[in-house]
Amino acid sequence: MRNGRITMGDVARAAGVSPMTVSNAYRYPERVQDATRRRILEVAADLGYVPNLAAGSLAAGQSRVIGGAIPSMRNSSFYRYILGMQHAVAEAGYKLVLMLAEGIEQERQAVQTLVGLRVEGIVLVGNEHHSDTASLLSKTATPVVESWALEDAMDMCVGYDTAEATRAMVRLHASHGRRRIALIVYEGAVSRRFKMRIPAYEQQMRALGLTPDLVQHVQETDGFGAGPRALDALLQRAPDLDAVICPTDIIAAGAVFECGRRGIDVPGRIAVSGWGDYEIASEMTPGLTTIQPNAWEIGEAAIRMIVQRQRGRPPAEPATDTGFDILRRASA
Amino acid sequence: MRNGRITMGDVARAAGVSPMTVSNAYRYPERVQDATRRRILEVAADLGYVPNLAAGSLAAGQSRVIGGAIPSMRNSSFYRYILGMQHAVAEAGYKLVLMLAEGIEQERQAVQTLVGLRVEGIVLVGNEHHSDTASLLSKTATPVVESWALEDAMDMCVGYDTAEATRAMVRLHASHGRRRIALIVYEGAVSRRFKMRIPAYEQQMRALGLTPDLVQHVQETDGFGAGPRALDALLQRAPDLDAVICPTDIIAAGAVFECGRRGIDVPGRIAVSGWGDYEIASEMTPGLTTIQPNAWEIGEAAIRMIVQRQRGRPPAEPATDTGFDILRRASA
DNA sequence: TTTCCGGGTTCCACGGAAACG
DNA sequence: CCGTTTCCGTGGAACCCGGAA
Repeated sequence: MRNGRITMGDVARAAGVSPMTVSNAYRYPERVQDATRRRILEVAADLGYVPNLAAGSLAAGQSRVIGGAIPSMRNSSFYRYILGMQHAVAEAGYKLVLMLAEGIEQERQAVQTLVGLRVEGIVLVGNEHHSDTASLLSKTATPVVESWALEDAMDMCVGYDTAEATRAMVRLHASHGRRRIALIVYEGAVSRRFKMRIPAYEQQMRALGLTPDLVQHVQETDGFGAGPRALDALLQRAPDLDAVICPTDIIAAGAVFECGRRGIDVPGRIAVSGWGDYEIASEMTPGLTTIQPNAWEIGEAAIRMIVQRQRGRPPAEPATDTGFDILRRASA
Repeated sequence: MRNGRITMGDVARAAGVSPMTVSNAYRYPERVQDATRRRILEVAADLGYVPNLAAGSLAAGQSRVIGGAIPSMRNSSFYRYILGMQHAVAEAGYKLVLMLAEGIEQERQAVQTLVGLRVEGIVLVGNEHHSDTASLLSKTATPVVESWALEDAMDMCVGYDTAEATRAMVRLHASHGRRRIALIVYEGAVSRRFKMRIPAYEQQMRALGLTPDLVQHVQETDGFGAGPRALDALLQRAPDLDAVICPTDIIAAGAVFECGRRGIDVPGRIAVSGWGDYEIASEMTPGLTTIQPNAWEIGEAAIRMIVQRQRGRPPAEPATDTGFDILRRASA
């Protein structure tokens, strides 16, 4: 008990058993008599003992921990995603530790730490990473799931087809007679995740005989404020604009609020659609028509893929498509 | 290199030095010649080696990791809080790992895991915890900061005076001639954090000669939807309601949207104030008057308190008040 | 129950090179 | 000029806590 830390040996001594019995009491409860086990746990609680996961993982070669590097925790869609992961780890008897990773450099550091912790698997978001990240993960043979993406996976991935979602949204607007349909995308650190929407937009617009000339970029860091700015830019480029496909519900909400200030009727003059089914989408007026991405399922599937891999199951599908829905509300 | 894992010894062999030199190259770069060190790191990168933090923390008795048990990641106020923590850990050369802890039972498990990981400090939210959590932390002598709270701390705490903020908001409404001022509070898992606003409301109302009879409870899990419900309940109780103090901007936004639907003028007939300065507060119309809690500073201070404790500094103040501001916008 | 082992760190001893008398 | 002191980079041994046989 030097340096004040309680060890398994201390617990063993206090409970009058051998250290091995204490270890068994935790890892293989059925190997230890009920009464003995209860006494051990009681003594441990008394002493404030918690098994040292570091020592355990070192000795056993497994940590029962899965790590996630999450780029942003600012919206409710990601929140549902994290809840899905949490559900799946609890079910499998694992623990989930999260690290904040804004941008590929922070992600690289987070992955480095998680690998250092010898987690049994890592969940990333998107498929845009630092080159070191990929090489480190492959060299250490750490199971990785790239979530919210279905292409170019280094290992496994789970998400939905954003190109198809883009096309579906274009078709929805067109089916309501809209012809001057704009697409807003983010630029900056997360650009790649959004850029693939552009060719899908162009292709679908052309297929419908429309001109795909209204692609507008906004900064990802701008939050709500980007909505008004993007709308302003689009209206200057195309006063006859009649539909806007936004990259998130946040942008869409900002755009709708701006329309309110300018006296532009939504959806009368301009239809606005969001993306992500954030909480605000159902609560504001008009309600936002949006893409609903099954965030919870993405999180759950990401964890399950790692757990299955660890259990030696046939690597299953390396890619899981969780699909999406279009939620129709008043804004489009 | 059995079981495919690269160890420090493997790197040492490949670089033609002893394992000790590799260890030094990572932990005390200045002890190793520049050329040697560069060669070692190069070989390590080549092999995909990352020092095993578990082994390191076991041997060194310190992990350079701080853990956070976060109850919710669904709003932008918490997001800024996490960014503040991230900033402070980076500055101090620590790592931050987060675990989701919705409610005191999940928090207990998260704390158990973090203690098992032998993190050097733990950040919690609020001062409402499972009794096991407190006893475990005190018995293991793990530094703890309870953030977003200034009272009843088990160890250290950082936050602002919510009672004073409540009183200030009551005074603001009253100074605009409002007399039928309502207070909405959450009930459920986080209730304690909000309940202390009630006596502050009552006290300030009485001091102003007003009747503090309009306290309304809502479920914390309801998100935006709780706003309309609470407003409805209040209007039934008091048709002459003229001001509402909401527990979050989300509730406030929901209430304002509901007023819009009902044709109630905000702030003409009813003034609405929020709490937390979420992104939506500045972007919606009317903009929300709200309490701005310095979320970033709370996160930063929480980490700094732990780091200072670890560095053996005089325990500084056990409580840090980060203050708050009232942001005046159009809604009140 | 005992013993050994996992991967790394602390502490200290060692040895070569530069600086000094 | 050579022997000695000092400095600094490097390596050896014991040990951290818990798991498996």
